[in-house]
Amino acid sequence: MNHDMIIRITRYYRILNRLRSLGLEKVFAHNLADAAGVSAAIVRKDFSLLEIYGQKRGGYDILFLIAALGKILGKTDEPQNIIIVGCGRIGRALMHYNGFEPDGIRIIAGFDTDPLVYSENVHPVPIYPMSRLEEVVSSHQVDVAILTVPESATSDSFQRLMNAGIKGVLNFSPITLKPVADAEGLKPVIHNVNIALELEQIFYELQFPKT
Amino acid sequence: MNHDMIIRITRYYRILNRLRSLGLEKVFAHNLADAAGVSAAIVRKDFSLLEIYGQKRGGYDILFLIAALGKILGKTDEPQNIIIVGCGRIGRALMHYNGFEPDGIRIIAGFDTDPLVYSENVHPVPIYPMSRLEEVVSSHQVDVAILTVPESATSDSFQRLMNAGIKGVLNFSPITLKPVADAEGLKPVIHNVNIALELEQIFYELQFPKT
DNA sequence: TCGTTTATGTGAATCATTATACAATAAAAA
DNA sequence: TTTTTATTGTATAATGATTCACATAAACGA
Ligand SMILES: NC(=O)c1ccc[n+]([C@@H]2O[C@H](COP(=O)([O-])OP(=O)(O)OC[C@H]3O[C@@H](n4cnc5c(N)ncnc54)[C@H](O)[C@@H]3O)[C@@H](O)[C@H]2O)c1
Ligand SMILES: NC(=O)c1ccc[n+]([C@@H]2O[C@H](COP(=O)([O-])OP(=O)(O)OC[C@H]3O[C@@H](n4cnc5c(N)ncnc54)[C@H](O)[C@@H]3O)[C@@H](O)[C@H]2O)c1
Repeated sequence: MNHDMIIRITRYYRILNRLRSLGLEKVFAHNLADAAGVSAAIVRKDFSLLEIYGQKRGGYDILFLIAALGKILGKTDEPQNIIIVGCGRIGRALMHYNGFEPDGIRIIAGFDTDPLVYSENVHPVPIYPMSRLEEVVSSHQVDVAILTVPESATSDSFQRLMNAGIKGVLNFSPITLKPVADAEGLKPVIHNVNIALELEQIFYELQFPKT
Repeated sequence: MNHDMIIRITRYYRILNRLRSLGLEKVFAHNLADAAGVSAAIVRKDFSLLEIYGQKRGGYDILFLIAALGKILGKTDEPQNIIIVGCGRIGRALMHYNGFEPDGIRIIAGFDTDPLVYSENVHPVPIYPMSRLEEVVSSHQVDVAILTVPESATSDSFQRLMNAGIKGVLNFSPITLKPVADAEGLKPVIHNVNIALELEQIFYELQFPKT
């Protein structure tokens, strides 16, 4: 399964949950396609490759699809624990965001180097000094961290996360982090969110519209 | 030029600016490739397609490349004005971010429906009530808006932006906005940033590593 | 009951992207 | 000066993704 396909699958999964909550039971390939912004052919192809089958003329059963896709996406009943490293403006906005819970993602702690930040007690989750990183990561079985430290601290913090046993990072700094294989040849999974880059792409596309 | 290529070009552009500020004058395809996380062949292919040429065995002239790519990316001396609609936690974090200026992007105003938010006077840029949207957009020639309103307000706010003449939107809500052609057949450029989706993809990739 | 309609499932065709391979060329070394 | 080396530029091959097209099956309607 390729990267684009994973994105589509996660999209389908969300859309299906929405459709279910609206009380629907069946969905056609072209409905899903419209909602996900892809072609109906590719929806059918995706499901075909995943060996998920519908009923001829009847479409696909939503509950069945949700179960099948959930399994593929590794959805469990237990939420996934994550941490936030760098509790500045962006980090704290993420901490207060309540849109992760429905997706089974739970922020269990923040980390910061600034005592003014980590000694405050008014956060939705505790903020610890960086010295407690390893302890919290291992005791709560945290695999994934959101990295929202200043640009200058990005590489060091990333290294620190790797050493603490973190396996996946969502990086908000404009420094593009790249996965480097560890001693056992395992590469961390890194996604870089670069907001300025997104804006630049929009400007580009406005200036040179396709067709 | 396709979408992936635009992303690469914006990457090259940033990297080149960094290299220049380090005092370098020449760069080889494989240096850029390493920094951008792509293969050297694709760097050469990209430049070849863009009709940007280097010196055999001498690599590419950094200043020349920056000029050429800047032109392609529509870089001007004037910064691009943008606005932020929905000045909550995320919106305000973006307002305070000073990493846009170096990229020629300037946030000129925020908009919100909540009088408690727009009457405060402590922001880096003014926050106006939504009623002043059209006026500010047209008087400052704003083409692009960042949309950071709650999920429930997303579609309405988006429509409002379209009516006000906004042509590009960076949307942070989990509702995926889709471009719909206007009366003249022009489609807005929309980029959706979905943080929960990014996290889900990381979990997926951790569970099913490639190769 | 028997055509008609509607949607799935998938092999083949098309299209797009990336990698390979190497000739061309300029710099450096001998 | 000649040879070696390093790097570009691109033609071609390989790979991968998407769309097309249609056989297939189920539901519907007459
Ligand atoms: N704010 C935005 O809108 C925005 C937009 C795009 C990118 N970013 C990027 O996101 C990152 C965070 O931005 P921000 O605006 O929240 O910055 P911020 O300065 O508000 O917050 C950074 C936080 O990290 C902490 N910190 C510093 N060094 C640390 C270290 N070594 N380990 C742990 N914590 C450390 C600081 O104490 C601070 O609390 C930056 O890299 C920035 O470039 C931010
Ligand atoms: N905070 C996060 O970490 C995070 C993460 C992912 C996605 N998001 C999404 O980003 C968006 C903003 O999140 P947030 O945490 O900043 O929310 P928030 O509630 O802090 O801020 C929303 C702001 O929008 C204003 N608003 C409401 N309706 C409006 C309207 N019709 N027009 C203009 N302004 C309006 C509110 O007054 C408020 O100031 C949401 O859609 C959220 O789902 C946020």
